[in-house]
Amino acid sequence: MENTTPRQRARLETEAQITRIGNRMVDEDGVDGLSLRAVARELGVVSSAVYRYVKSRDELLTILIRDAFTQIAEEVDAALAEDRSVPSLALSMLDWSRRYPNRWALIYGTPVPDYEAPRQETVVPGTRVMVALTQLIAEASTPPMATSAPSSAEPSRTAQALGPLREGLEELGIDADDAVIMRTLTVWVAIIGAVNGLRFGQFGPGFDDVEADLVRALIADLGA
Amino acid sequence: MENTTPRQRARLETEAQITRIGNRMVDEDGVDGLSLRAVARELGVVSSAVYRYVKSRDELLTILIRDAFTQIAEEVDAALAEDRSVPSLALSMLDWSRRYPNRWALIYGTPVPDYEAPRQETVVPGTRVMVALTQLIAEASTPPMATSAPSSAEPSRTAQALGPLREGLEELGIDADDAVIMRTLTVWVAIIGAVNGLRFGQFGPGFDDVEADLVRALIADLGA
DNA sequence: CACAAAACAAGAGCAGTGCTCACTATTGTT
DNA sequence: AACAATAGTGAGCACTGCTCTTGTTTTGTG
Repeated sequence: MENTTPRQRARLETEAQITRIGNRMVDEDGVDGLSLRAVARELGVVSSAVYRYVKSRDELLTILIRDAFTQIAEEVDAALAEDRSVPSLALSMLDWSRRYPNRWALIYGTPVPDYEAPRQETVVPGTRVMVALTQLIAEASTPPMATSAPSSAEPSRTAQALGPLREGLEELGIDADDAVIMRTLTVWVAIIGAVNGLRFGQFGPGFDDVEADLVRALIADLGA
Repeated sequence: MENTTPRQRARLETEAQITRIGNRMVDEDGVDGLSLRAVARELGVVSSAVYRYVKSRDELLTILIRDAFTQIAEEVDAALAEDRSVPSLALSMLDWSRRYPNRWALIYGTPVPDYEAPRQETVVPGTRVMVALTQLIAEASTPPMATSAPSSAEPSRTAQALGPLREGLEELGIDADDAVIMRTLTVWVAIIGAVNGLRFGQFGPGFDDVEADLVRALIADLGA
C-alpha cells in the first residue's frame, strides 16, 4: 500500500529543494536575487529543466510568499500560546522580521510588480495573524460597552468604511462588531507600519538595540 | 552676464527630460519598469549615451526618490495651509498615494535592493512630512501636562527607545519632548501602515470608495 | 518481457537588462 | 583655423526569464 512511487518522491524532494534554495536566495539578496537560472545552476541542472517543477518565477514567488505567511503565523501562534497579549503578538512579529527581513519585505512590503498573488492560494495563510489579533482584541473588549462614547458623530460612514474588512472576516468565520474591527485595524496598521519603518530604515539609524522597546512603547501608547 | 551657456541649457533640459521620462516609467510600470535603455530609446539616442547624464540607474532612482519626497511634502504643506490638522495631513498623503501609487511605493515601500539612498541627498526632503506632523502634534499638546498619567511604569526604556528619533529631530532643529515624539511616532506609523495596506492591497478588495473614510476613522480612533 | 507513454533533461535561441570601452562627431573657446 | 571639452555611436560582456526542439531515462502496462 505504498502510495508514493520513487518518482513522486524524487519530484517532491526536488520541489522542496527548489523552495529551499529560493528561500535562501531571498534571504541573501532579496526578492530580486531570486533567479531561476541560479536555482538551476545550484541544482546542477540546465536552466530550462527547472521549468518542469515550477511554471515560472512568479509561481515560485507565490510558493515562497505562502511559506513566509505560514511561518510567521506559526511563530505568532507559538508566542500567543505562552503569553496571550497584543505586545506578545507584536514582538513576535518584530522578532521574525529581524531574522528574516527579506521575507518580511516579501509579504508586507511593496508587492512584486506585474504579479498578483492568487488570492485563493495566499488569503488564508496571509490573514492568520490579523485574525489572531482580531480575536485578541475581541477578548479584551468587554461586550456590553461596545461602541465607545466619543467620535460617534458619523457612525454610518465608519461602519461603511469597515465593510470590506467585516466581510473578509465573515468569510473566515469571524463575527466581530465594528468597535473591535476598528480597534484591530488601528493596532494592526500601527504594528505593520512600525516594523516596516524599522526594517526599511525609514526612521534612520540607531534603532537596532531599542526596537523591541519602541514597539512596546507604541503598543502602550495605543492603549492596547 | 549670461551665466548659462546654450550647452549648459541643453544639458539641463536633457536631464529634466530624463527625470520626466523616468517618473513616467515608474508611474506606468513601477520601479522595475525603469530602464535606462528604454529612456535612451525614448530620447532617440543610443543606450550608452544616457550614461553621460546619469551615472547609473541607481542614481536616476535617487533623483526620482528625492522628487517624490519633495512632491508629497509640497502637497501636504498646501493641505495644511488650508486646514492645519492631523486628518488633513493624513488625507493629503492618502490622496497623493492614490494618484501616484508607484511613487508612493518608491518612498514608503520596500527599499530598492542593493541600493542605499544617500542620506545626505534624501534625508531632508524625506523627513519633511514627518517633521510637519511632529509640529502639528506639538501644537495640539498642552505643554504643562506633558507626560501622560498611565503607562509611566518604565520611563527610561521608552525614553531610550525614542532616542534616535529625538536626535534626528534635533539635527533638523526640532526640539520636542518625549510625549510629543511618542505620539507622533504612533500616528505616523498608523498612517503609513494604513496607506501601505490600502495601496498594496493587503486588506483585500473593496476599499476603493471608502479609503478616505477609513483613514478618517483611523485618526479618530487614535484620538488625534 | 517488450514497448509505448510519460517524465526529465539538454541545449540552442529570443528578447530584454545594466554597464563599459574605444571610437567618432559635434560644439565652443582660444 | 587649431584644439579641447562634450555628446553620441556601436560593439560587447554578463546576466535575466522563458520557449522550443531534441534526446534520454524511467515507468506502467499489454
